[in-house]
Amino acid sequence: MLQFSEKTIERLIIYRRILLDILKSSDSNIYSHQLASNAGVNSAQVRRDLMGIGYSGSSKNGYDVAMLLKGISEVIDTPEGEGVAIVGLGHLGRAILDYFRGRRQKLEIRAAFDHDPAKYDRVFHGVRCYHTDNMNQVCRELNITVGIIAIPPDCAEEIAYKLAEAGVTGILNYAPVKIDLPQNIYIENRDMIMAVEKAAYHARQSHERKAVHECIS
Amino acid sequence: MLQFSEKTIERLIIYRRILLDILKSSDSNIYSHQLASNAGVNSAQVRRDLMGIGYSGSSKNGYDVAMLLKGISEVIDTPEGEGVAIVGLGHLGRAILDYFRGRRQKLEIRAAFDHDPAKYDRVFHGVRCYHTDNMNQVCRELNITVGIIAIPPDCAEEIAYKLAEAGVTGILNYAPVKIDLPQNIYIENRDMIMAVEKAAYHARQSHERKAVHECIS
DNA sequence: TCATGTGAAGACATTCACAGCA
DNA sequence: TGCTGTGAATGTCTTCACATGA
Repeated sequence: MLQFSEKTIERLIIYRRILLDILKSSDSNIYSHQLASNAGVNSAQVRRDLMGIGYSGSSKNGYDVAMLLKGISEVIDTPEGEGVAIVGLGHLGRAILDYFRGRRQKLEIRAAFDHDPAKYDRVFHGVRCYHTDNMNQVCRELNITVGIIAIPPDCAEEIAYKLAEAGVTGILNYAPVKIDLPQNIYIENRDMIMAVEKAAYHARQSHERKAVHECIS
Repeated sequence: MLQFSEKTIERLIIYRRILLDILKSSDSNIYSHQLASNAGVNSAQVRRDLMGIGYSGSSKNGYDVAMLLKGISEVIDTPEGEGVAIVGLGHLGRAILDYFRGRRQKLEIRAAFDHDPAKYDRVFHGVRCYHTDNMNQVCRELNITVGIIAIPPDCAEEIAYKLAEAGVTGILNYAPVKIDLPQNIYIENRDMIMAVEKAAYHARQSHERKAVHECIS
């Protein structure tokens, strides 16, 4: 099993999206520098990333878009597809459901969980919502390996443990609280408040840069 | 103006959150290794990050929590505070509004924008929603420098340009589409679908690792 | 003795620059 | 000529390890 770095995986995902667009619209071949400028990276970076997936282009025509897509998908996707569950059908959970609808074939939201009686045992956007207590059983039955935590911070950690017990090995945590899990389980904390704080820091930097420029000129 | 790397800023934000918790609950001093284990990093990393903000601890008592908070906040915050706007009051926009309520003093959501007549000219969670066409005027009046894009991908880019025109210099884009802006404006693309794809990749890796282990043992 | 501050080493990631090929 | 694939150089981030000080 080949190992790709975090950054490389992110870029492969970006490349794939670009290639899917290109496949629909226009050419069947692409050069590293075209892909690079679409993705906002250096062309050597692209070539190095693609080297890793073991598909070679030609110096005449660059890369074959369809073959490249196939190569990237072999790295990123599982042939059988993977099941995803959303925990929490508040605004955030439903937003993710909305964004996701029909966008990826190999990745399917198969269940939602909530403990609100107004939510569970109902179907939202074609996805059935179950009571949180049934997580273990449902996740195993539907073969769910990816969990998205979209609940308030107070019980996020507990839910993460439950997901892990239910066989989930990749978790996305949107609650503004850091969660640690055994190293064999991947968790990405996507703290929305931190993101705003970071953007605010950079916004300020830009303003100060602008002020300095105006001072000089 | 000191420059901090992206990663350092992220960690400073994490440290601050941890320190705020500690300030409330217990001790008034903290050692680098304590802060490190809370943040999930190496203690040398913590000391190096704190070196940068120009506040020194003592080898006897480590760092003074309150002073450290002050030091970090001087780097991250603007004294006057910054204004934030959310574009799009669908599920995602409201989720962010919910998560944010009263969490940060120096960062205030001052406006929302939407073009749905059911949304604009109303108040949500204490935040007034305006028509998207008034963005320029409203942002300038309320001194908004940070924008959050929480709309479907099709018009995300257009909105980003409008925000930039309205004087916003830090943007968070939650739509699953990459947006490029002039380099003086900071934009972070927080693509929710890519995040799931990444988690799915890692979930699969964990499963395969587990399978290998079981095979060996 | 134990923690800080930091030079130096190490690990990783990106980019340059060019050989080789069509 | 203009591309790919890649060694080597550069740049960035993290960690080690130790002098210094209370």
